[in-house]
Amino acid sequence: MTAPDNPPQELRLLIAKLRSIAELPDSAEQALLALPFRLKTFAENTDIVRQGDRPGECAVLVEGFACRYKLLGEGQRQIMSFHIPGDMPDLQSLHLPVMDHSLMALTRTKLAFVPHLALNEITRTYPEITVAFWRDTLIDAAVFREWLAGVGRRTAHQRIAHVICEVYVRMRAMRLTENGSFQLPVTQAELGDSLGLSTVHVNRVLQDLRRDRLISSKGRFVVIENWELLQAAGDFDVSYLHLKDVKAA
Amino acid sequence: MTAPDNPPQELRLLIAKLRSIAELPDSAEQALLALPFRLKTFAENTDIVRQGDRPGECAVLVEGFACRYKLLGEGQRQIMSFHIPGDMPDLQSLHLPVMDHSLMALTRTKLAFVPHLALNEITRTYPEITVAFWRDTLIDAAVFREWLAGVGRRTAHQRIAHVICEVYVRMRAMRLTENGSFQLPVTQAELGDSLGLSTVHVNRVLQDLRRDRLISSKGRFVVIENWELLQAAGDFDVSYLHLKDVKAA
DNA sequence: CGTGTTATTGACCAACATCAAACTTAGTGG
DNA sequence: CCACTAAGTTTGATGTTGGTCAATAACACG
Repeated sequence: MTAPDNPPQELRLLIAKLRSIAELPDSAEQALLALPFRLKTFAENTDIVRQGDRPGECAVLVEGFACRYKLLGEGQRQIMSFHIPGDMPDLQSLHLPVMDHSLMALTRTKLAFVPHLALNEITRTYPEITVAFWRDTLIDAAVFREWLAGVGRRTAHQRIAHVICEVYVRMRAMRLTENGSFQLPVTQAELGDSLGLSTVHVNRVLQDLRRDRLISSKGRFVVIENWELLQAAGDFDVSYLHLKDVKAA
Repeated sequence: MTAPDNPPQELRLLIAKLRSIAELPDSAEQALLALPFRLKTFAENTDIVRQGDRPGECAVLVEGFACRYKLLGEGQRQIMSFHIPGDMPDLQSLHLPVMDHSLMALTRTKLAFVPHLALNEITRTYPEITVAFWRDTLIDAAVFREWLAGVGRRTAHQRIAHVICEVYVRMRAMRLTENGSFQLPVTQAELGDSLGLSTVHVNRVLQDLRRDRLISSKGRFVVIENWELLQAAGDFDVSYLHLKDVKAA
């Protein structure tokens, strides 16, 4: 457990994230920085929390990429969300004790674990923080809704374009993009599992998107070549992300 | 705006609902019953709140069925959830001011609208109520996740069996079932829009389920003929509903 | 009883899945 | 620095679930 005398950089990320979705007075910021946490690193492709677990702390993603997923009856997998630095991917465990899905590292990943106790305490003292956290979980739900709409009603091309737009916008809000290019360390199999598609089909659609100059990609880097067209192709409308300042960057 | 001197039956439903998912001390119950609200009735197939709206109150469903849905680019519709009496289908508007989807009455519907002001006030005073509300929105998200998994990875048969199981269990928790039979006032087109299927296919799958004696249905009534098999057919596991007492009824 | 909505049926079709193999790339250890 | 390996990507051939279109039958309601 850290006694944060010198500035804990790790939690500044959390503050940046919360600031991107809610108002936070300075007093709340101080309280957040004083939160106890312990850092932990996970290798690529390892579970951080598992379906059925009853975690006693919430994770703040500090470095790397993660995803939440469910395993279904026939050994199939559905990825429910991708997570980037600043996210608290299992914040819901604060009031939903039993995990109904798993959280996994997509790359080597660093996380700061904050005890539920401390989080409950801070929400009791700072209503603004409660609202910010609550709002974060509500946006989570909004993203699930959007994905549901995509998987339910959009074509493979739309879904893939859409998810690229989403990750791009979220990364940009955290200043993790460089004029149109960003890391997307997700295999085509993982993309498929997130969109309800087969690897083969994901591959073919990605080729189309590259051929049509909507994106280009070298390895895990994606470059948005034509933002307008990509948004149109993905039927993408940012508003479901409920960002405070969409224009940022 | 009602001055609730005599017992407002309408809000007792809300209490029953919250009790099914969280602990509520008696003091909190009193406070909930004192909440101001105004009753409103909606005809079948009319919007209650629309995408883009900024509602100033949250609705408690008192009578009837409702659903949340999104309209997508090409005029397609994705239904995101079904709602039964006791639900607060737009509770998220308390902290997500702009609606990213619409709420619609599936049948003639009665709703109690509680001002955000009063809700914010009550959550400031009663932390247990905050937790109960928050938890309700978290369960909402859990249901979206489950639907996402279904639409992404389950077959048409599984999806349809699954959604029947879900509505059944939720209605049972609210004592709205009679040994295995309950109302499901949803057209096959609506079922399709909730599961990412065409009307025609929904129809054929329903016939299979009836032929195999998993369910039977007369009009808007569904009877569970074989609960074990239906659950198996739908790959259904209640835990994602996070009910306090699953065995109830 | 008529009229509009909902359910059902049949014929045909397309998007996407599956299977299997080959090719690339990124790491790893010698 | 290079061979070796495993993971990931790409390609081709073929199959199937579930979509579309269009017509008919059942209802529900005034």
